[in-house]
Amino acid sequence: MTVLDRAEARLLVVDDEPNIRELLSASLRRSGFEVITAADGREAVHFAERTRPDLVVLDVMLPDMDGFSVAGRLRDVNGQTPVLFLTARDATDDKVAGLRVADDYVTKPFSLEEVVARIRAVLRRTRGDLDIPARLQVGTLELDEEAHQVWVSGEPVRLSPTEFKLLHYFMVNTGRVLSKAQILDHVWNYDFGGDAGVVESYVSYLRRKVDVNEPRLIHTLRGVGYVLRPPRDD
Amino acid sequence: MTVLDRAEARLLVVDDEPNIRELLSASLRRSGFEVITAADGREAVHFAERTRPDLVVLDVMLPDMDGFSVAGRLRDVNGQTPVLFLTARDATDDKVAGLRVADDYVTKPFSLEEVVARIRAVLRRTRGDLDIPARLQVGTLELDEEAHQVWVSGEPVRLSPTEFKLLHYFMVNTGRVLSKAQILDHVWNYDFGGDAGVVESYVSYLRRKVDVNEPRLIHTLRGVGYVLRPPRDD
DNA sequence: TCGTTTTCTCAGCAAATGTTCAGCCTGGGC
DNA sequence: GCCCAGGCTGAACATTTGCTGAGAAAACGA
Repeated sequence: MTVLDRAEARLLVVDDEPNIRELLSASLRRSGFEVITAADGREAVHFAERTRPDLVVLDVMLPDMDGFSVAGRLRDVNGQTPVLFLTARDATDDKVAGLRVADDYVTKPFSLEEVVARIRAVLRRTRGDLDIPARLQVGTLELDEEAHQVWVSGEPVRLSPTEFKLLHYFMVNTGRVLSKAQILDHVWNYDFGGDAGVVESYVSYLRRKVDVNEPRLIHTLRGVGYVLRPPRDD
Repeated sequence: MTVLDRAEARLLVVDDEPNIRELLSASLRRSGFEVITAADGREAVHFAERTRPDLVVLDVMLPDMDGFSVAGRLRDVNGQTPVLFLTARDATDDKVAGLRVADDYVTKPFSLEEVVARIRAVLRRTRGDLDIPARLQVGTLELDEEAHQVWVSGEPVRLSPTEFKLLHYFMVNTGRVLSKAQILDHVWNYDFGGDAGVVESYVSYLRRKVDVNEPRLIHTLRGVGYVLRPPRDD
C-alpha cells in the first residue's frame, strides 16, 4: 500500500490472537502507519499511557477485561482517543451493550481493505485529517470513499461491495503491480478458502463496468499480476 | 457525525454510570460538541466553575447529591447555564415537579438522536443560536424541528415519532452513507435489543410517505447502508 | 376502559451478489 | 506458425441481502 516518508498516524492494535495481531500490524505498517501491539487490556492501557496513539484498534473480546472497559480506561488516560472495535459477526449482545461508544467497528472475519478504510475514515472524522483524501482519481476514474460512489468520465457507476473494495485497492496502489495472491489477501476476508480465480472474475467485472474507454487503465502482467496505470505512461 | 471546524458549543455531561457517560460524550463529540464529563455533583460544580460550559447534561440521580441541587449550585456559580436533565422513565411526581426547573429533559433509555435534538433546541432557545438551523431541506423535502413537522412538495405529512427521528437523522446526514447499525445506534434507544430488521421496515415506511416522487432521495447501497441524496448527482 | 396508533417481528419473495468452473482466447517462447 | 500455461468470460449455482405485507404486542389517548 501507500508508502510514506513519515507515519500517517500511530496506532495501537489490541488482540489476544497472535495471528490476527500480526496480520493487522504487518498490513497497517505497509499502509504507512506506525503500529504498536498489545495482547490484553492491561498491556493496552499501559502502552496507551506511554505512547499516546492516535487511534486504537481494539478486539471486544479480551482475556482479562472486555473491550468497553478498556476503551473507558483509554479515554480516562488519553483524552478522546478514537477507537475502532473488532467484533465477532454474531456478537449481538456486545453490540447492544457497548459498540455505540466505538467510533466505528469491523466484524471478524474482516478484509484488510476494510480495516484500513475504516481507520482512515475515523481519522478523517475525528482529526479532520486532510492528508487522508476522501476522493481518489485516476484518469477519468473517480472514487469517493465517504459517499461510496464511483464515476467514469463523470457518469456514476454502480458497483457491488466487492467490486468497490477491489477498485479502491487498485486506486490506492496506482502504478504498483499487485499479484492475485496479494489482492486476495487484502480485498477478501482473511478466512476466505477459495483460490485466486475469483480475482480474475472480479477484474473482469470491473473492466466491464469501469474500464470501458481507451486507453485502458487496468493492465494484466502475465504471470505477475495486475496494475492500474494512469494514462500516458504505458 | 457532522464534522465542524470549531465546536458548536461546550457541554458538561454529568452521570455516574461510566457507560452512559462514555456513550454520550463519544456521540456528542461526533456531533461536533466539545465535551467535558463529570461523575458526580461535586465534580460537576467544580468543572462548571472552571470551564463555563454552554449547557449541562445532568442525570437527576447522582450518588452524592440530587440533580436539582446540582442545577441550583451551577446557576449560583455560572449565571443561567441551561440544563438538560436525564431521568428514569417512571419519574414520580416530586421528580416531575423538579423537572420544571430544567430547560428540558430526556428520559432513560434515550436515543442519541433525541439527546442531540434537545440540546440543539435548548441552545437555540437560550442563546438564539442561529448556527443551528431549525429547518432542514433536501429536494422537495422539508422538516421543521421545532414544529416537529414535515412537508413533501409543500404538503404536510404525518409521521410517527420514530419515522420523524429517522428522517431527521437522514436529513442531518445528507449525502453521507449510513449503515443500518449506525442508524440503529442513533435513532433507537440505547437498550434496544432487536436486530437491524426494524430499520428496513422504517425505511420502507418513510419511502412510502415521503419519497414518493421521482427522483428518489433515499437510496439503498446493498451491503453498505442507505443514503439520502439530493436530486441530480445520482 | 376501549379503540387507535405505533412499534416490532417475521416469513416469503425478488433481486443482487459471490463463487466456481469449463471452454475459449492469447501472448510469447520455441 | 505451433503450442501451452495463464488469463478471460459466460453461465450456472448458491448464498446473501433487502423489501414488504400481515399480524402480535405494547403504548397511547380519549
